[in-house]
Amino acid sequence: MRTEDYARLKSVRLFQGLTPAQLDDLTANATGLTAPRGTQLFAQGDPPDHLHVVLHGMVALIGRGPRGEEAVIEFFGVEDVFLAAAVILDQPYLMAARVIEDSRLALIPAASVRRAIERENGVGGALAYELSRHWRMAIGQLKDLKLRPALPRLAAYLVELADPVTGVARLPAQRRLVAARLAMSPESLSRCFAALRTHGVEARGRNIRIADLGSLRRLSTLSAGAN
Amino acid sequence: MRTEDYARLKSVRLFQGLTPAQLDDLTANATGLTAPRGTQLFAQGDPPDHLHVVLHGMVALIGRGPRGEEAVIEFFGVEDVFLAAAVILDQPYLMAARVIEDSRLALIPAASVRRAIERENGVGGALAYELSRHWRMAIGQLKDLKLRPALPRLAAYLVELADPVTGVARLPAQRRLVAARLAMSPESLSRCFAALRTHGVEARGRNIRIADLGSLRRLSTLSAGAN
DNA sequence: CGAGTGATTGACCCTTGTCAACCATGGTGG
DNA sequence: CCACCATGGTTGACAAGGGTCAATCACTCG
Repeated sequence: MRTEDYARLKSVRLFQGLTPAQLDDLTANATGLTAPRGTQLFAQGDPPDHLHVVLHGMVALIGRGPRGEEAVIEFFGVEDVFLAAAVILDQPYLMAARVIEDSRLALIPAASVRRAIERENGVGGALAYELSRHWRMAIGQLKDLKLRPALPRLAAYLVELADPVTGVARLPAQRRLVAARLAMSPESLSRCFAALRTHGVEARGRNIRIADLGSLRRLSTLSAGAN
Repeated sequence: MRTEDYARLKSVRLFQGLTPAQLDDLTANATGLTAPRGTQLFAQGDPPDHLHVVLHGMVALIGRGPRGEEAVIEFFGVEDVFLAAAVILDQPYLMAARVIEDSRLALIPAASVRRAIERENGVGGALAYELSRHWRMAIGQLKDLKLRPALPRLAAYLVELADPVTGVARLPAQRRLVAARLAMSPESLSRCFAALRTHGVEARGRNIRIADLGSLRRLSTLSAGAN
């Protein structure tokens, strides 16, 4: 790990509440990893050796179906910690992690994490906070999948992503992967974007400009058949 | 709270690692609640006043869409703790809780939980474990939704539910709600059960008997169009 | 025995996926 | 400098999984 890596680590939310000594203890055996786009950090089913922290770049968590089909569960970017659950429980990863932009990561040995939970007061609580946020992330997505058809789902996603004042958003990955994250085919995503054009959504590549966030929000509450 | 309530609480997994003193501290201000089927414990958007523990009965967590449509996220039964995340973060519930069988619950004041995380060593860690399990629950469901069509989804659900040796399962709720949990219409669920009959799944009401778990597992890995 | 609740079945249609062809963009090398 | 190709995105035609609506059936409870 380099010194700038430590600087990044310090501003990770999970570590905010910890004392410098605790943070040092936790990261003493951490290693830095520079991974080019396309790297698979681990596969679904692997035992969790490390807790991963994104210092720079972007990672996609990908669930794999019984015959290899891929579903993007979520993207994680700078200062995100991912798959703490597998590390804490010491159980196989439920999904794979793929680097989708050249990235730099910190790998904290699983044993350090588990030891810290037991010995260091405060680490457990901090993890509980982080996991709470992640749980709510997953619940939000479950509700989206169960309650919203494709177009409202994209609309809601864009509203979340967009800067609330400028209405500018940037997709966290190429469209193919965003489509997988939203549980639709790339073709459907394309058609949804086309439909949004008439509602003031200008999309060029990964850059989106939303003219009227309110109208998009309204679209996101639409049910099927109510065009 | 009655004495038998305390007995139940002691065997809740979340509390296993705690010392008797810690458990007492946490549950000192807990109240017992007997709730008949149909009770709404709280609504989506409510601020979380209590951490809920199911002592007896069954509760469904229900996400509500913008126009009132309901999606069952999960069922929670005896000795389950639910929606710790909202309590920990002190943020509005993302879903409502409805009692679907006459139940008895323990309500632990949110303040007690948050205080215990900060003051009592071990509570944070215990919650981190519990939340890790819940996170994985949600991820499993996300993968199911994104990767499996309706029939394989039901098959996988039954495999999970069933006793691995006898092949007997019991649905945690009436079919209408199970359908919502599986993100399909009651009609579709019915048709899926009909399709499973030819594969040795005998379903009468909420009671299921699976002749060949292996063949069901195979069905659960099926993709669309491969009947 | 009716009334009410929940499950099933059938007919139909809509959303979305699939397959295929086409288009745009950018980097490479002749 | 431009033809060439690779990659990623778009568009169209079509099919199918699953939803909706409505009628029917089964069961329980007064």
